Amino acid sequence: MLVREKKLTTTVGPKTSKKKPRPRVKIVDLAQALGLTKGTVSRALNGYPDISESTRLRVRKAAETMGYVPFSSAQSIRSGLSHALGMVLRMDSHDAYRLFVADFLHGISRAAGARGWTLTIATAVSQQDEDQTLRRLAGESKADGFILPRTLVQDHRVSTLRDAGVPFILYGRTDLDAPYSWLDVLSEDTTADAVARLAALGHTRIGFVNGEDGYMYARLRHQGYLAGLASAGLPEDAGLVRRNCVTAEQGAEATLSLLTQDVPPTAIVFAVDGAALGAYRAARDLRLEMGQDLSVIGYDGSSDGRLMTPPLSTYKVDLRLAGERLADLLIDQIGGAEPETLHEALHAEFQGAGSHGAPRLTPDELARMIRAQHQETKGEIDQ
Amino acid sequence: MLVREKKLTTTVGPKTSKKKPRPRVKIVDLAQALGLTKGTVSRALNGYPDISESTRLRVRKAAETMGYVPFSSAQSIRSGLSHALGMVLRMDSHDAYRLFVADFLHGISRAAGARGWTLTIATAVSQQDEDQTLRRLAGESKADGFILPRTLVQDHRVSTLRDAGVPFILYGRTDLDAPYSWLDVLSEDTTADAVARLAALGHTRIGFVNGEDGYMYARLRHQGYLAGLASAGLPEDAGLVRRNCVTAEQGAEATLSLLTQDVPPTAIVFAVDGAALGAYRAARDLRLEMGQDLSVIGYDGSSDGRLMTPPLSTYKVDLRLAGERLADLLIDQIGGAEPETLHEALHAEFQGAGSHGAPRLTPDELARMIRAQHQETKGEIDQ
DNA sequence: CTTGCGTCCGAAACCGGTTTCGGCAAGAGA
DNA sequence: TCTCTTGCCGAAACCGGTTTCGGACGCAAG
Repeated sequence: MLVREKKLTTTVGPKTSKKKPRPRVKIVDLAQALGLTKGTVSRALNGYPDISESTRLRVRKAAETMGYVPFSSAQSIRSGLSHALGMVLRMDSHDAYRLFVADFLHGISRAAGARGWTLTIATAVSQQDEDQTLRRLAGESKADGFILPRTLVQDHRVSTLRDAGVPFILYGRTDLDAPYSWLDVLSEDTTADAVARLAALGHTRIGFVNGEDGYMYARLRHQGYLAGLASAGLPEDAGLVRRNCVTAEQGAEATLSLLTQDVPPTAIVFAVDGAALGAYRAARDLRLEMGQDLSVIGYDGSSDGRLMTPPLSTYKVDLRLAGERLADLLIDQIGGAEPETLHEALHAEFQGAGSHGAPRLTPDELARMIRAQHQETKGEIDQ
Repeated sequence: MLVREKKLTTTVGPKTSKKKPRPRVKIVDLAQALGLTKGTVSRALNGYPDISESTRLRVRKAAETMGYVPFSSAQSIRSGLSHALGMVLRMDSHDAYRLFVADFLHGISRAAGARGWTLTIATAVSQQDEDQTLRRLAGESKADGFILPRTLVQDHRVSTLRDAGVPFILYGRTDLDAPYSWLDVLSEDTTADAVARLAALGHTRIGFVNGEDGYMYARLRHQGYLAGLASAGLPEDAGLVRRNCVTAEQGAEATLSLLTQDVPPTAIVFAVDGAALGAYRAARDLRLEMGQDLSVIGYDGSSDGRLMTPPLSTYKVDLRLAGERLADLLIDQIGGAEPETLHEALHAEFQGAGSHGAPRLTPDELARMIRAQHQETKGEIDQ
């Protein structure tokens, strides 16, 4: 963007005499110091077989002492690779990232760094913004591939990147015929397991509070819930299911709505820990003792659950491991591995705590207790 | 790292016939299509004055329709700039980043993106790790400058980058004679303001629970606390100060320790919201009503404080704005601006809530109340 | 009809690496 | 002793851009 000044000034002295630009040592400097050509030095450094072991050593040592580090942009120009992974974080949607981001980033960063890659991140506040950002980063080759978190059933990012011919890997699965690479926690198994645990404790009416529609995980966890009911021999009941709950407020509302039915559930499985935290407030409002009168199991391993009394029973996901594997798989894919071979499943680990247990009351008894309480406070329960 | 195969195979056919590599349109393609040379096209695109307006328009339009995007690595090779900002996140130390990271990253990313820059992040788990990572990123020119969050009084990163001649900007201040660029929230003013507010409400014994020693903010907030006492005409009392509290557990312990003194404070100022949350637990244990028997004011605007009952009075920092300004200032600095001119102060905004108010009891009355409670439960208070 | 001066663009060097090609010299085989 | 390898390295092209240099052309002044 610099503009030539009508070429009337014969350039005076050295271009810029700013700070201490500390001129980086280049490959020619190294070559000159060694009495070799830069081509030879390059081959020596990159392990070509047509370089004698002795000179290879000489070059390596000189590079070390002179502090030579290849300029990655210059390398990129031939390989076409920037050796950077990309990720766009959505800042609209609920506060998922506050907890999500740190460990996950850590995993990606470690794995990428170990292989000489970096992580470029950007943020977006809408779907359009997100697509634009992806396109920009991909178009300018700021990143050679992308990690796509929080997958939707129909995920626009997939077609965007597929059309652009840019490698990507999903954290989560999506609804797509064509092969694609992904890594996911099998949360449908987790949800089914939660139902099984509760059923084994004697619960017969088990509710389910799901996350946001549109996300693939919501569909899968719902399937898991149904599968869990089926294998426990319990009937399905649409009245026991609530959707679109991710915040504590939404979770509290859903819990109240479930519990103030004629025959309320004695246990509730939550798809998202953030919503499960709301169950505590609802239980308090209804004068129910958590873990006794009402059992709750969450999912996500959010650290907040441990601070509650009683602590939240949940399933913990190793986000750092997930990040590491995602980075590794994506780099493999950029290196030429077939996307169809690159999927991997992780499992969440159950962390039993005090928020669930054997039912102290039958659903009917629970209903009576709640109705009594309800009368007393002239409750202002919505829906 | 590819190894030549003893040069006996005469290369067969096109190199790689992998996927659909979608050959990127280069500047020569554009030039050829226009009947110009690539030099001319480059100058036209970059606003050189020796290009006629008509051809400049032709080139722009053709670039648009053909989807030409300059390959940033190729540009970097001349300018020496990668147009990336860097930041290393420390994953050890307490969970500060879980809340810290999202908005902050958002601000940086937006500001950088608006100027065509990207953000490269990495993580580290120790000081040594952090220095190595900084050096690696700087050495390979993966980033042209760095944002350094969580500044220490004596910050090793400063000397590391200064020695390497790499631009950087601190989020926070540090103890350094030489000029450097920084952006900070004047939290000493904030802390003084908190003391003033409490004093104005009638509190005469005001405690202070500080964050971790070594961080610059801890020193500054302590100074602010003392300044606040001074202008309120209250005496200093070392017994009213606790240090190294950032978690809820540490905050609870410090609160207990402050309150079980002979003449306890009726109000406590916390340097970190995370620790302030612990005051709720301590108050509950001592059967004190928060905001009435005990006043608490925090700092940081952590969203968790709003969920407490009563909500935590605190000061909110606009992390997104901080991130934006940091990115802007750093890019300016990389562009040649003098670091000494690049500092900027932000202010935290008071968010009054229910956790503080006029004192209901005098310190002596409070002490009696606590002692009574203490007897009753045969308390197990540490320190 | 020169000369002079802008305007506008082509040609070529350049940035810092990587990769191909070919040649020299030493050692092996005949 | 004369080839034929083979090992090892220099020379040069190349990657996709940016920037410098100078020349062709048009137009106005002398």
